[in-house]
Order: sequence, then structure tokens, then C-alpha cells
Amino acid sequence: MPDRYDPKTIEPKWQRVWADEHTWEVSNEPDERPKSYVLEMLPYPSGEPHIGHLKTYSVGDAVAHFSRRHGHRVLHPMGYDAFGLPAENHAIKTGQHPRESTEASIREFQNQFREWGISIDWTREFGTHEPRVYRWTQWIFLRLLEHGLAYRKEAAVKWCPNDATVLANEQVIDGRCERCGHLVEVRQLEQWFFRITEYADRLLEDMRTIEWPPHVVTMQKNWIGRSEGAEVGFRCEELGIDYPVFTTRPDTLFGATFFVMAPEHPDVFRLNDSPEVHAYVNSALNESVEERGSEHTEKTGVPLGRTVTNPVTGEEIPMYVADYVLMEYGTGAIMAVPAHDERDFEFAKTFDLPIRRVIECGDPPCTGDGPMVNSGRFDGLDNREAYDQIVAWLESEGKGTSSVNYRLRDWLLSRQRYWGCPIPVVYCEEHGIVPVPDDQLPVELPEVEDYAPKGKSPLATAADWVNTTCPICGNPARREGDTMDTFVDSSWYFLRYCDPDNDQAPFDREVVDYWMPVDQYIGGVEHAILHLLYARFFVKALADMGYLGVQEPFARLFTQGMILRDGDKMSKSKGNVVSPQAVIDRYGADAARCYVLFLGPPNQDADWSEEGVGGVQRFLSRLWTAAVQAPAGDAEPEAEPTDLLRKAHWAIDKVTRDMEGRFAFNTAIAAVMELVNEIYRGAASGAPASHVRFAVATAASLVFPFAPHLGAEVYELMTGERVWEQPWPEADPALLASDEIQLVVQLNGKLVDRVPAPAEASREQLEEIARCSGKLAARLNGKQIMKAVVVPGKLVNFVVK
RNA sequence: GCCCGGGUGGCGGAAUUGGCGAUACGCGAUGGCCUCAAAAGCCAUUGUCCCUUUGCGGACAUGUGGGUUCGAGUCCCACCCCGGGUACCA
Repeated sequence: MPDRYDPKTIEPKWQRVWADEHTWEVSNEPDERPKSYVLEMLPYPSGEPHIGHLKTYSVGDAVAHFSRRHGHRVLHPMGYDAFGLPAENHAIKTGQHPRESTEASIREFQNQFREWGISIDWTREFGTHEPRVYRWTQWIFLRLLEHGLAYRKEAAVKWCPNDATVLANEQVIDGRCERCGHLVEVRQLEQWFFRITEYADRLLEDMRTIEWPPHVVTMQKNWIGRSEGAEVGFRCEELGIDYPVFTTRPDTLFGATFFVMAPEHPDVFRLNDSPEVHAYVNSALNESVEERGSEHTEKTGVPLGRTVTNPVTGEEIPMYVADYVLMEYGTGAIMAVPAHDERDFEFAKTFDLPIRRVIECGDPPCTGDGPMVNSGRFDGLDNREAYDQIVAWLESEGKGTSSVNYRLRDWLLSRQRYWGCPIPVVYCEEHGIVPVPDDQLPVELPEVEDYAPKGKSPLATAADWVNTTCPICGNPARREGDTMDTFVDSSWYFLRYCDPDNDQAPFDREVVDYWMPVDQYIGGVEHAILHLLYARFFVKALADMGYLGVQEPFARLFTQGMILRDGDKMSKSKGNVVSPQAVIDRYGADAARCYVLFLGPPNQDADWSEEGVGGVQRFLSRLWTAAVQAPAGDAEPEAEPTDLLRKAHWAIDKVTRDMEGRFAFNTAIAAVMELVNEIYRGAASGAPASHVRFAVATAASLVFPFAPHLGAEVYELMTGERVWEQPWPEADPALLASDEIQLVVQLNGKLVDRVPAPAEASREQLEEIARCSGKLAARLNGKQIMKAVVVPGKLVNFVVK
């Protein structure tokens, strides 16, 4: 036995045992144990893992181990989100096939995850770029197409001129491309969409059934953005057309003094074909998203010289075209109520339009509640009551209906890119869009010469591949040249893990119904909206088609914080990246894993500092030394309880409570540190050998989920057993409570003394004991005690004048 | 602007339902032991201030100002600062 803690010998030793014995593999045959599916978010393999991965998998692995030792059958798989832009950009630069660079990264990830000692069932591993996997991504696409949930339409799309590709709304940050930072333009293109909006209400509703951090739920709710209101028709008599508008404030209808259309509205030129209108619309459409978004205060627009009729007042009100109205939301036209809407107010001031208040709620523009005014027969009513009555009246007159709108848009999945999953349809002159038959899947990616996008997908340049025949008529046809958004891959990968080798179907329903839902999902909060929303949509859609039986993929979610360096995100450009490999080489995987958890509450961001790792390594080393130096004997404690024995039971209780749902790994590790400190004190003060050995074994057992190699080593040394085969320890309640407490004596809420008292003493006894405190008497100075507040088991507080 | 988080020692953080000296645990710092010496290790001290009692002494401390309470880091009101999400969504 070496006399120094040496992770370099311990860690490979146990990794070999776990690999040779297939320790973490689970079959799909249920047994009497309850199942538990623990999953960390699919990593994107680029270069080598970074410190954030270390944190994610350290959290996930701790949960997986904790769960196993509570008798659960744990599915804990791993795979790779292998399609995507970075590999393709690398290919454009270097000519290296994205598959090669991606698979090289995957090998690096595999090696490191093994060196970290993460307990993964490697038999279920896959990359989303493998044809045996994306075959089923395509299959799912075809099912969505069959059910009308995938469709194609021409749409104004966000276009990044630098990446030469379409971006989803969510890939546009402040009007710039999320990946390259280039200003985004608008283009009209035929694109594939998933009809996620059809599920908006269920996505909203079912959040009640899952245990997610409240702020993530809020973010998704805001993203879906459900608003209730009414659709009201405004008639343009000159053209004889009813223009519907959506409003959340039908109670302000009497205050609508003008009407505004979005520049993209198809009827703008029909209403007014003048050069000024054309000029305005053109300039609005050519503005970048950023320019248009930035003009919050300065409202622009052009009058259309037409009027519509306000359906409640019968007034003719003027029509405008203005860029503050968005075509994508509601009907692309609004009724403007300047007295009760800030934007309309700004516009009215700029164009000198009448502002008529209809609710007494303060100075215009005000959006609060109050009694109605200037609203005919509704005057004097509370505006909330008027709301319902006005909607009812509109409905009875056929002038409007109550209506719901969402901020959520359909999911644009087309990407003009090479390194993605091909969309499995062909275009035939006679039959239009024709799905590729299931038995011809996968539509494999062709080899191409040049990966650079040129306004269309690089796939479109692979003539042999693009030119095919129609599956229906056999005539020449063209393949779809776009690939899918990589969020499609990550929307179902967790289902494939359940049944990864199935070559008849993406997964077997029975198997998926056994493992799903994921009991604990772990990942970065940056995926709070998109990935999590898309995956929820896929599961609901697949469930509706009968392919699986759950409505929600992730029953519980934990979002971990980032690891920062000097308060900044780590990034290559800042040159402040900490490589997990370097830390592990120096301190060992156990120390690195413990440290990222010990840094602070794992759901919060934490600042990295190298010094701290040494402290955690010292703790592990002290545990190892305590084991090596432990006196010979049995680990089953007998004889009278000692402080050391009590401390061991205290630590069991503390670690267990910290881990159960609280994810307070930092305080759990601190508790084991306290136990180790007590072992040193106990050994010095001559605690019995059995207590020392029990305490060391307990520390090893408790630290195992965080530092599995050392935990296994020390536990074996103390007991000859394998710690992962042992149930999680249970604290003996008799050793948690002591018969005597230190009773706190307070005077007007301030502590004056602490006196020993029996734990079971009654209120009266406690008060009496406290009264006898000498220090209390000294402080009382003969003052009168007015009242005594007794908190049993804790304190007595005397109140004096 | 709106919606979430969060402000506690020199630093990361703890205090789980208002109740046992707030500051566990770790880092850093200081002193000691070991050593020819160093490293490592071990042990101890470490919120700030005050003192003709250096003491099992006192006062003050959880962003700021008020409040509720016998008692507030924890609850309420107002404000300041930091981080995240979102933004002409009618």
C-alpha cells in the first residue's frame, strides 16, 4: 500500500473493473426494482469536453449513483449531438469532412468521460449523425408530415448573409446571427415547418404536471405567450372589406381613433398604391431586424388615405401603415387606442391624432383598470365587466369573437446546410411533394466537394444525388436539398437510448413506456426554451400518433449554473478556458469532480479558481490517509456511542437530506469533510477501532457519488465490500438526538447564557432552568420579568421592561 | 421598460419551517510542530471595532432606509446595485 493518496493508480484501477464487469449496463427486461432514467443533455462534440461538461456529468453521475444505491434500476446513457454548424464551418475552412472531425471529437469525449469515471451504459451510445440513427429521424419527420404537423410554405425568413443560411427566430439575438454575430436580413423562401403552434395550449397546460425550476416554467410560458382577447372586424366601406384585428383590450374599443397595418400586410397597396406608400413599405422591409426593433420611441408611418368604421362608435377612423405593427402577430393590423396603449400614444402624438380616454385610470397612456367613460351605455361600469359585455355584444352583432393569440410561431426546420439530417422528400412535376417511402430510408448524405453554402444547400450541388425518380410514377424528380435543424435530432434522442439497436422502428413502444419519462434531466439553463420546448412537442406528437404513452419527456429538470473565470464566461476568444483534462492530470478525476460540485450551489454560476481544487484534493487525501492508518478491527461499531459515531450518523443524515431533491452537493461534501475532520480528532482522542473504521467506511460510502474511485477504494479497504453494491446508509435516529441540549437563555431576544438542559424537559422545567442562570441574574439588575417565551428544545427568552 | 434570480468575512459560500453566540465547509493569511532546510503533512488562530478589569469582557455587523415580532439574514414596504430572460406581441 503506498503511503500517499495517488489518484493515478486508483482511478484507472476502478475504471477497468467497471468496464470489465459491465457494471453500469442495464437490460430492458424489467425486474422488481423501480426504474430510474437519469439523463444529462446530449453533448455537442466539438474539440474536447470543457469544464461545463465536467459539471453537468458530475451532477448527473451523483444522481445516478444515489438512485442506484436506493435500489433503483438506473438507465444512464450517453451519445452525441453530432450534426451541426461548427463541424461544417471547420470543413469549409479546411476541407476536412465534417464526419471525420466530428468522430475525432467523439473519441476525445469518450476517452475523457471514461477517465472521469462517469457511470455510463456504453452499450446504448450513438451519434445523431449515424445513418442507423438519422434513418429514424427521417421516419419521424415522415410521420409528422402524414399527420399534417410538417408543412411547407413560403415565408419571410431570417437570413444570415455570412453563414448563407436561414435562421430560426431564436437563433437571432438582437438582430444578429447567434453563431457569427452578423446582421440578419429578411428573405422570402419556401421552407419546412413543424406545426408546434397546434400544441401551444397543451405545452402550456402540461407544465403543471412536471417538476421544473419555476423560472424555466416562466420562460416557457412567456415564450409561448398566450394572450386572451377578441378579434374585431373593422369595415372599410370604400373597398367593402372587413379587416379583423386582434386586441387584448376590447374594453377600450370606444377609444380606437385610428387603424394601423403592418408594412407586409398584403392589402396595403390595394388600399393605396402611391409612391410614398411604396417607398415607406420598401424601406421598412429592407430595414434589418435590428434597425426596426431599435426604434421604440420614434414612430414612423404613412397615412393610407382610407378609413374603416369603428364597429362600436360607427366613426370613420383613418388608416395608416406603420412598421410598429408586426405581420407575424395577430392579423397584421391593429386598432389603435392612444389613450390606453403606449405605442399608439407615441404614434398619435407624432401624427397629431385624437386621443380619447375611455377608462379613468390615470394620465394617458394608462393601461390600468377603472370606470368606463366616453363609452356610451358602458359608462360608469368597471372596465373588467365592460370587457365581457362588449365581447358578448360584438358576438351577438357578428362583429367579433373572443379569441386567443400566441407569441409562439411554428418551428422552421429547413437549413441550407450540408452537415445535417436530409429531409426525406422528393419533388415530382406531376405529384408535387412526395415522401420517400419508409423502406428507402435512410436518405443518406452524399459526398460533396465543397461544403460552402452559396445561397442554397451544398446538397443541391450534388447532381447525382439530387436527381432521382419519383417513388410514385418513376419519372425524374429532385430531392429536397435542405437538411434539418439539429434541434430535431435532440428532440427524440432520449427515446432512442431506450432501444438503441432497434432496426425495425425508432424504438419499441413497450420499451419506451417502461423507461420514460426521464426521471431526472440535467443541463444548462441556456436550453430552457428551445430544446426543452421542441422535445416536449415531439413527445406529445408521437404520443398522439400512438408511438408512446407519455405526454412529457422530462418529469424533473435540474438546470446547472455555468463555471466562470474571473466573473466572465470561458471562451476561446478570451483565452480563459480551463481544460478539465489539465485539472484531472494534476489532481485526479475525483478531486476535479468534487471541486466543481463544492464550488457553490450547482444551480448557480460559480467562479473557477485553481487554489480551491487543492483544498478538495487535500480532503480526499486525508480520507485516504485515515483509511490507511485506521486501526485493525471490525467496522461494525459496538460499545458506547462516541462523538465520532454520532458525527458519522449526523453526516449520513445530512448528506441524504442534501441530495434528496435539493441538489445541495456543496453542503453534502462539506458534511463529509466535517466527518473526516472528526475522524482525525477521534483517532487522536482514542475512539475505539470499530468506530474509526465505521466512520471511515461511512465517509467513503457518502463521498462515492462524487468521488467514485476513492470511495470504492477506501470502502473496500475498510470492509472488503464493493460500495456500489451496498445500499445507501441509514442514520440511526437514536444517535442523531442527544439527551441533553444546550438551552439558550435570551434577554429581550439577545443571548445571555447557554445552560445544559434535558432534551425532553417541559416548558415549565425549561423556564425554571433558564431562570437559574447566573448570567441572567447579573444582567437583570433587579428588573422585572414581564414574560417568558419558551421554544422547547431550543431557548427561553425573557422579556423585561 | 417588463419578468425572474441574487447582494452575508480578505475570497467561494453555510444558516432546509422567524428561534441554539450569524459566518458551517473550503480557500487565503498568521503562528506552532516535524525537518539541517524546504516541500508535503499535522495542530492552532483568523468578522470589525473598543477597553485604567486582555476577560468564559463590551459594542457593532447579513446592499440602504423604514416596519412587523418577545425574537428578522429569513416576513412586509420603499430604494440602490449586480446577473439572467424578454422586448413595438396589440
